[in-house]
Amino acid sequence: MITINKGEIRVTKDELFDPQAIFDCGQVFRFDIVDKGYIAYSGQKKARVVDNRDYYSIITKDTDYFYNYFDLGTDYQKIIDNLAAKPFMQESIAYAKGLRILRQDKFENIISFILSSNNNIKRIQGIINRLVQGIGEEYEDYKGFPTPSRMASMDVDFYRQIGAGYRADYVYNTAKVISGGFDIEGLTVMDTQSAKKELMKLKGVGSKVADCILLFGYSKKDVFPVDTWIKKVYQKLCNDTCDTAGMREYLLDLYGEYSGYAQQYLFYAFRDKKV
DNA sequence: CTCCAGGCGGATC
DNA sequence: GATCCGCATGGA
Repeated sequence: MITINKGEIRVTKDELFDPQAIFDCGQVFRFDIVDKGYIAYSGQKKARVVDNRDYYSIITKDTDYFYNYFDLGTDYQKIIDNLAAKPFMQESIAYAKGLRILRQDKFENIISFILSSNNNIKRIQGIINRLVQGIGEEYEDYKGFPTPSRMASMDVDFYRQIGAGYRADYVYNTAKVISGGFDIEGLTVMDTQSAKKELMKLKGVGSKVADCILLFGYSKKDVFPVDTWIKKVYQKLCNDTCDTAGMREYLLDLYGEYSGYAQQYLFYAFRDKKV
């Protein structure tokens, strides 16, 4: 059962909701692991997830925002039932059960996944942490993700200094374009392929990064981000390899309307070598 | 030392 | 259109 009170969302433990899977699966880079739970940061907002005996508490001023953020309106049992008979799903879901696809802040998600390319999760988290600590807006006891205009106001050297490497130019340029009027909210109403085409106009956003942004920032499920781990999935499945676009089309067709969820179950399980 | 990590942009054909 | 290559950085 999921209930919203003032300042708290309660999720009973018979629900498909596992903070460990949600935060550890690689979809999000900005959270803290604390005693008895996690702290989630999204855009300018914050929530604390506390593990109680019979239920989880999501403690926040912004209950409506985080109800949506944690995708609490979606029936994950239905998704699991739909995917259960498909390749690698038994093992992957067994490992990733309770995983939910977050509905993340769009700008933060775009910058985060530009930084993710040809990079590893630990380093990505470090870069984002230095970005936020460096120029994020300060609140009572935390900092928010920097706004597009704030990011655009920095020198590109700042992004090199926080460790972005050759991606420094990409995030700088993207921040300038978005703060200059590129309407990332407007993409919400577009179909997936049109939105993808628009996102790929941003420097540093290629096909894979666009798919991640569409999945985690725009809640599009008819995508299949193909990264180094999903290539292993394909290889194991087909005992073969092909170009990235070919893999994506094949896997999209195979996993169907819930491809986005399937991809994340697979990514998490394969990355942690549970399949 | 080399290889790898939630790949991409640009050059070349 | 497809292929190839260089790329910052740090850990294994």
